[in-house]
Amino acid sequence: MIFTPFGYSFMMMPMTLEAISDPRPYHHGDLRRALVDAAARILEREGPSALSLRAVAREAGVSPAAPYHHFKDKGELLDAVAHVGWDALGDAMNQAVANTRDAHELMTELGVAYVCFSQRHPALYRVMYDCSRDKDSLPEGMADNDDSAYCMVRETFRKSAGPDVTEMDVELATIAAWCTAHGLAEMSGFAQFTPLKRALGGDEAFLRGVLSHLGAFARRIPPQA
Amino acid sequence: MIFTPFGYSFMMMPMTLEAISDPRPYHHGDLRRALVDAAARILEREGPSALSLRAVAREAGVSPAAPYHHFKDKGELLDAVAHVGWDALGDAMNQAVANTRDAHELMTELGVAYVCFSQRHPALYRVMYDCSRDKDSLPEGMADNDDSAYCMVRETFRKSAGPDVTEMDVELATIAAWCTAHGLAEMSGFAQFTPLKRALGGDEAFLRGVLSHLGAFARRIPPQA
DNA sequence: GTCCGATCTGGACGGTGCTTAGATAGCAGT
DNA sequence: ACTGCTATCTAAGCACCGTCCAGATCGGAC
Repeated sequence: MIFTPFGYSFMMMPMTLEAISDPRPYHHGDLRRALVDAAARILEREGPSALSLRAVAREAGVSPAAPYHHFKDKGELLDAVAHVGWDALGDAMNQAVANTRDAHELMTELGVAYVCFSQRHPALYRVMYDCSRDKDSLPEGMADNDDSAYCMVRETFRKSAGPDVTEMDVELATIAAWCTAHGLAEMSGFAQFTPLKRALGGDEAFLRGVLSHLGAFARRIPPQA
Repeated sequence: MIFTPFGYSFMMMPMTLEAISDPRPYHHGDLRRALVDAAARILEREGPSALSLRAVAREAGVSPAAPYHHFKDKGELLDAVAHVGWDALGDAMNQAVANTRDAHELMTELGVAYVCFSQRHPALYRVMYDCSRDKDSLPEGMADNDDSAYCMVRETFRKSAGPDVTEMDVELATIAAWCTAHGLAEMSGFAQFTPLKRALGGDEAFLRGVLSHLGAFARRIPPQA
């Protein structure tokens, strides 16, 4: 009998977020990238609970076993998806910094960009943290890489701080701000949390207020007027 | 042939956390309660990823289908586990308030109790939020029940505030503090997040510093000296 | 043109949440 | 004490999941 090789569709779907990966075309074209894109698409369409490896393969038009030639297991695929997310978040935060003149506003704008990103891509945001939850490694954006999102916040903070601010002050203030932004991001995922919804609705005054005030945690940095 | 009814063990295991439920003994004794306890035990022993309905049934010594006579589905069992968790958290926070004299310290102590609870029961803490994540309902502790943990914080905050603090000030400060505590709780789950580990290690000075300062978010409340 | 290794498929294994049919145990009424 | 009735529980099975494996196919090197 004839082995019909491709009952699966090979359509390349449009990407919703930039996917980075070595473009190594082969039988499929670039299945690795196609899988990450498919995962991101499912994530945004149906949420994290629908993100099964088989569903991703289905979405990409390949057999359920195909992903295993590009990723060790499901976790590694999620890592790749998370990588895309952290890149996109980094871009958003960089843009926020680029548009800001006042040094004291930098931290605030970074936080606003962070929380807004989490609200634009809630499912992706969850994956970015969850995929590292059961491993001993940190999420990519929290590493001590010097180009991680966390370090970006810390360095921005350090630059905008007064001359007599200690290393410890900067570190602690960064942690406080990061955790607060993360908390706001997570909590704003609960649609029924009306007090927060009300506070975040309309402009970003509340968000700016909290974050700007947190910037003053390292005491020597005066809070914004 | 003979139907051998019970190849399962009926041992009652010791409880790790208080479980509340109507004691309605029947064939098993009180299977509903036994299931919640079994779930809590698995959670603490193997973490959230090991918490399958079948594993819970196994742990409780009953067949995989037995839980469905006490819970509509897995989500409802998780709700019951989360309920236990929120109760325990509420107790911890109440105790923190009881031990505190100074009105200005109340908020801080509540936050410390909150974060410490999340560190003592990290898996349970995750379930407390995750089991409401894909529903339109809020986690129990965040409801507007007047006896939820969130409302407890808000009311404590209101009482310790000056006379000219607006309703909005209280609400916003509560949100900020709650989200920060949650962020710290989640982030401290990453063992490799060394800056936070260092900050939280030893005493609770950092925790107190952040939370106390956040209390000043509503401007009219002076931060602690 | 032949071979090799990278890629992909079909099929299988054990696990999961959940449903259904049927067996068992306690309780109420007579 | 006998007869239901109902709550409780089991066994078996469904579709789905993550993962592995033997084998078919393809692209490129020789």
